Amino acid sequence: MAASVACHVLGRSAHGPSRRCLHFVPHHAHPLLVAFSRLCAHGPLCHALALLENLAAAGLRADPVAVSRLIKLCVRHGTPSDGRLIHRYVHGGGSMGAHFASSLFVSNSLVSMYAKFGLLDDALRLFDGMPQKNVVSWTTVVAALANASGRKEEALAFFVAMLRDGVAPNMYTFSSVLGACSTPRMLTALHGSIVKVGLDSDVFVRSSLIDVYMKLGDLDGGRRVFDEMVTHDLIVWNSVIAGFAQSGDGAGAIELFVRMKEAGFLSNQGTLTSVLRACTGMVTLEVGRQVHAHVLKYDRDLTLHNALLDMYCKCGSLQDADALFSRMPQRDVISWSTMISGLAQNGRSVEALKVFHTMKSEGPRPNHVTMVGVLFACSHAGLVEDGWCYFRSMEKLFGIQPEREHCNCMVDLLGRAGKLDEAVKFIHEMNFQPDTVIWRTLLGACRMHKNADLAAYAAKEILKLEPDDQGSLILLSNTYAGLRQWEDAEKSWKVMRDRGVKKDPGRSWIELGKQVHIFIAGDLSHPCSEGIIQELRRLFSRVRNLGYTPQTEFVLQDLANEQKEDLLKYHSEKLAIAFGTMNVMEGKPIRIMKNLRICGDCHAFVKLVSKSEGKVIIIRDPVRFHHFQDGVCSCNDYW
DNA sequence: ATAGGGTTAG
Repeated sequence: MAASVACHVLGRSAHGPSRRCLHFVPHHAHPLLVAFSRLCAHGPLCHALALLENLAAAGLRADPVAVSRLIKLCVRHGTPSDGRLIHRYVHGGGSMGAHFASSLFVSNSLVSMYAKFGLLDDALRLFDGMPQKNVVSWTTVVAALANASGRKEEALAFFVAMLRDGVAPNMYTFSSVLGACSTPRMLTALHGSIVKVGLDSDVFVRSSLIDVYMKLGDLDGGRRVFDEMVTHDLIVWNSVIAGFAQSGDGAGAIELFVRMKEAGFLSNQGTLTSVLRACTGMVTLEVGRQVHAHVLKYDRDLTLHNALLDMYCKCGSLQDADALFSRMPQRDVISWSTMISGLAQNGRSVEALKVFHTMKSEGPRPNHVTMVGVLFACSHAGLVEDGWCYFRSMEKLFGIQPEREHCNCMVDLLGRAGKLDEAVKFIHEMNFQPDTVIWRTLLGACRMHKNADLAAYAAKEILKLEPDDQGSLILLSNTYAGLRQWEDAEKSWKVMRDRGVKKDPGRSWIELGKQVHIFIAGDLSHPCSEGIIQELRRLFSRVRNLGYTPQTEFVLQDLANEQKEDLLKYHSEKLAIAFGTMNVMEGKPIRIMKNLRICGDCHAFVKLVSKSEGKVIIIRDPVRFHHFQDGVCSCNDYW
């Protein structure tokens, strides 16, 4: 009966001469074995499994290579139960079990299969019981642990155990273990060993090296490995572009993208996703739109579409984001979360919460990131009660335990709303040890509501944890300056100077054509500076007619009023706006990105410019957006 | 039989 299945598969007579149709099956093999090998290679899986049972019954030993293929077939089909079945057959005792138990091929395949199904404990149990292990066995386990979340330490431990066992790592091992590398020191050591054993020319090893250098923040290191390579392939290009995009160097990423195309490589989904992320970081909407044209080819790639969606949100173009979101063929939790925080960051909190309600009824189950977006929406719209409600119910409704991020949102929510005492109470009662992020949030709220005592307390807590933190010293002196307590403000500046901490200058940038123009506070070195100063003068006289007076409280130092006005006049966003009103086409919004949060004086100025010039102005700071139109800002003066 | 790249918050 089984023999006739075999003959059917082979398409020849049961007793005819066997041919060498499959190279790994000896030509004198039993027809059942030949048939089995063929089924393992081409499927269908269920026939191969049925035949495996017959082989066991007939006492025949299948080729380990064929069994490995069969295991791979299970992985492709996504059926771990079939994999377990095979495991039981080949290790289950009997003559066949005894035969396969000693086959490294089969055991390694099984370990790999369990790992691919995420059944790491099964994989490790099998691995531990193996009488012999080779590089492949070790590498499989190291790779599995390096890819699993939170098990990187174990991956490294296995790597060390492997070396102690006298097994030499190969390029597969190194590219796997690099994924578990978490400190620059460790990376230096690994890179050293790789060079020593001469594996540094392997593209896989190199792309892993690039990736780790970049992820650890060493852009130059990654770039160096990249530049030393003789041959690049698409994935190596993608690694280095992604590295730049992820570490915030959007311009570097796009520059590399251009070089990649010059080198004759065609981009794929991965490349485009990183390029979009670079556009997101730089707020280059026009470049992003061009990328959108290429995205159309990949209408089934959700990751890519999510990156596109985020780009539109972060470039402040909510119409595009909305349109894309409603047209997307599929939406996952990331798409919904992106849309919710995108709306919230653009000052459209009510719509953000509406999307969240739609998501609850017809979308995927919200996760912790979704809830950060929801709480963010509440805090930036002053919806204290709603915020409490979502915070208290998230565990019961969605099984999401409040994490640090959510607590931080709550402190922000209470602090912004002026409930500073409640915010402090919340910090002391939450389930986490307060960290600098939380204290900094409180400090920001103190600055907003001019509470110097509490600000000093928060700043002290931050400096306990991070003695050289410049941000909190600046915030603290800002708070004192806002209260005109110049002595105290000066004192915290002195602390900064003594510690050698320098304030990051304010920077704003704007995209014009294919160029990004950068403006630095007080710096008039832009080639168009003369024109910009003239334009600023014109804008100032226009907004003065609408009631603008310089709000010198936003200048930190204790100077004469005129000097303060001079400092305010050349804040980077004012320079960028003058450049924008001069150059941005009629009917198009002026989009500006900046590295620091916008000050109150600039905010008032821009509101009036939007009115006097009849222009939509969109400014993105590191946290949120301000859409200025007709004298009003989307944040309702609440940021 | 084992290995490399891409999306959401702060």
